[in-house]
Amino acid sequence: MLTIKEVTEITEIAAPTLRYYEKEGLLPHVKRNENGKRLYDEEDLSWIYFVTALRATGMPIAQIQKYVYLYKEGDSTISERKLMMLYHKKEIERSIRDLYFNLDKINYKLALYDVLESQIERTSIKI
Amino acid sequence: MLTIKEVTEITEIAAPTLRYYEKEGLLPHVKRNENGKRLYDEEDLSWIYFVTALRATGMPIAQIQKYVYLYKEGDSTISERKLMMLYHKKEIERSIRDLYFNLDKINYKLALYDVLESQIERTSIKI
DNA sequence: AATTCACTTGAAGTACACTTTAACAGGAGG
DNA sequence: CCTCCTGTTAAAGTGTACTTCAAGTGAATT
Repeated sequence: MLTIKEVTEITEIAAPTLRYYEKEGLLPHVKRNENGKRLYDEEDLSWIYFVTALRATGMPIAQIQKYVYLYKEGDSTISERKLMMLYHKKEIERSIRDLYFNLDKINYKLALYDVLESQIERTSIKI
Repeated sequence: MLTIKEVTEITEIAAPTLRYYEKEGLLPHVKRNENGKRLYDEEDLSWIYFVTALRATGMPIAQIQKYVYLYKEGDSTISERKLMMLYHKKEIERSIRDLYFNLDKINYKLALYDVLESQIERTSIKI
């Protein structure tokens, strides 16, 4: 069992953020010791990594909340949870497509700068 | 020359957002008519689309501000602006890599759900 | 002339996800 | 015993990017 400090060192997530996630119901079953201090096990670490992956891909806190709520409901919600993940997967794929689309525009801009610089170079030689 | 309303219809960007971008210095040379109302030309539209692409790829307002400031300085800042775009291109590529990395985790989760569902199916048949 | 409409401004408000603060508690080391 | 360290809580604060509001202007329609 790990203390919150050990978890911050392993996951590089700030302690207030871990407490915030727990308070918002994003981390089910985090235990406490006899003094009320948090103790994390391997399963808690898995949850932290999973929540981090969802956040990093833009899932809002409220949606993760809903997912964890369904998880706590048990096996009867498996298909709904799977649907949530399928939907989120499509969102991520859309984000990736959008990024590629806009990356094209940046590359176009960079190509223009190449042209501009070579023009300036030629002009300089003439002078 | 287009009014702000026409630009909102063409770009689907809200008028307050266009005013906000202009106030923050993200849109150089937006003209006004004799009554002080905004008039946008093709070049303004290009800027709007460019700013939108930068925002959509996560560039902060402050950095776009700096870019536009350099643009206004003239040709002497071309290499610095090009560097900004090169750096941003790398950021976008990193974002795309991160999204793929986390998409893998979501796909792994989905694979687990497939296993779970087929298990439940087999159990149901047995009952 | 009065209303309506599209615009203007500065300032305040909102949403989201943390982050910081204040006040306190319990155990360890000097 | 005192201080330090690590933890606890609720509440307030922060940063970013808008978004909404209040008050006003000027042109056009009824």
